[in-house]
Amino acid sequence: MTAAPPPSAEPGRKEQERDLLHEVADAVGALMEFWGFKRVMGRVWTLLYLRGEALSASELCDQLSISSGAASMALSELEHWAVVRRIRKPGDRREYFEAETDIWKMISRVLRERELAQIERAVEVFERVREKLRTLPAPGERSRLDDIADRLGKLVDLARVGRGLLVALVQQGRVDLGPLVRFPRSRR
Amino acid sequence: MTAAPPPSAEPGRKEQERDLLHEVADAVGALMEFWGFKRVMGRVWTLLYLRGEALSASELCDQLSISSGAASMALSELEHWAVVRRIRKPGDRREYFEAETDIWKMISRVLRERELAQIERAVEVFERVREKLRTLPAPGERSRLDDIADRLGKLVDLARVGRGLLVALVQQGRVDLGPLVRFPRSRR
DNA sequence: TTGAACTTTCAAAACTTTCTGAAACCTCTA
DNA sequence: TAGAGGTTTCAGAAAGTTTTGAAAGTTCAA
Repeated sequence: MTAAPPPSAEPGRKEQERDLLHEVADAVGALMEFWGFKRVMGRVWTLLYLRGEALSASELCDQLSISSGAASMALSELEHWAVVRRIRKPGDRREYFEAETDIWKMISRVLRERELAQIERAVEVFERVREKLRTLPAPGERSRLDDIADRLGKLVDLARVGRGLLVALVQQGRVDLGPLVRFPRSRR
Repeated sequence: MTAAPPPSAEPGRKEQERDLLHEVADAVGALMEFWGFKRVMGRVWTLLYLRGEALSASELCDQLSISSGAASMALSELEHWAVVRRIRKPGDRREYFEAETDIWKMISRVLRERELAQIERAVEVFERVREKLRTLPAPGERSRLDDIADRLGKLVDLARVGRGLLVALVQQGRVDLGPLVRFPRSRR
C-alpha cells in the first residue's frame, strides 16, 4: 500500500537526491563565480566531488541538465586548472572525470597563473605611461603633470608590493599584509 | 613657426594626457573587474587618484566618456565601499568626489562584507542539505547516501576553515594558510 | 580500414550585465 | 518659494557572456 513506485508526479527519492546535490552544486558554483570562474565549472566539480566516483561526461549532462557542449568546455577548463582529472577505464571508450581534492593546489595555481599575470600587466602599463608622461612637453604646467607622474609612481610601488605579497603567499602559504596596511597614505 | 595651436587633427597635448590617464584607468579597471567590481568603478577611482583633486561628476563624464547615469551609479557604489568620498564646496551647488587612498581599508572592507557573506551563505546551504540528506529514506542504499553526506560534511569543514582564515586576515592583516594547505586529502 | 561511440568545435540563440539619456527629483540661492 | 543647476532613476539599447545542438573530428575494437 505504501511501497508502490511513485506514479509520475510527486518528488520521488531519486529526484530529491538529485535536487539536493544540485543545490549544493549551485552554492559552490556561486562561490567559484565570485572567483572569476564560470558557474558551471563549480557545479561540475561539486557533483564529482560529492558523488566521489569518476563520472562520464554524459552522466554529468544528465545530472546537471547541461548540453554536451557546455560539459565539454567546462571539463577542459577544469582540467586546465587541475581541478578535475580525466580518466580512462580499460575496455570503455568513454572518458571519466574525477574531482581533484587538493584545495591548496587548486588555489595556488590560480593565484600564480592568473592573478600574478594580471598584476604584472598592470605594472607594465603604469611604467610605460609614466615614462611617456615624463617626455610629454608641458610648457607652463610642469608641476601639475609631475604630480600626476608622482602618484602614478606610487601606484607602481603599490602594484609591486601586491605582487610581492602574492608571491610570498603562493610560496609560503602564509602572508603578512603589513606593507599594504601601512602603504603610504597620500599627503595632500 | 612651431608654436601654433594644433589645427584640429593631430594629437594635441591635452588629448595625449587624457589618453594616457585613460590607459592607466583601464588597467586598474581590469584589475578591479577581476575582483568583482564594475570596470568603470576602477576607471573612476583611478582618474580621481591620479588627478589628485576633487572632481565634479560632469568632469568625470567628460574625461572618461561615460554618461551621467553611469557616473552616478559608479560613484554611489564607490562611495558605498568607501573608496571615494563625496565632498561639497561652499557656494558651489555641485558635488565633488575624491579618491580614498587607504588601500587596506578598502580591501578589508570588501573581504569582510562581501566574501565573508558569500562563504556564510554557502555554509548554510551545505548544512541544510546535509540535514535533509540524513532524513532521506534510503532503503537498501544507506551507505552510498551516507558517503555523500560525509563528503558534504568535509565541505562544511572546509568552508569553516576558509571563513576562519578570512576573519583572521581581516583582523590581523596576516594569515597562515597552513590549515588549508593541509586540508584532509580524501582517502578514496 | 571501417564505422559505431564518444568528444570537441562553433555559429547562432538565449540570457545577463552594463550603459545611455531623458524625465523625475532634489536642493540651494535669491 | 520659484526655479536654475545638479543628481538620481529607470526603461530600453547595446554589449558581453554563456549555452545549445548539430556537424566535424577522434578513437578504438573488430
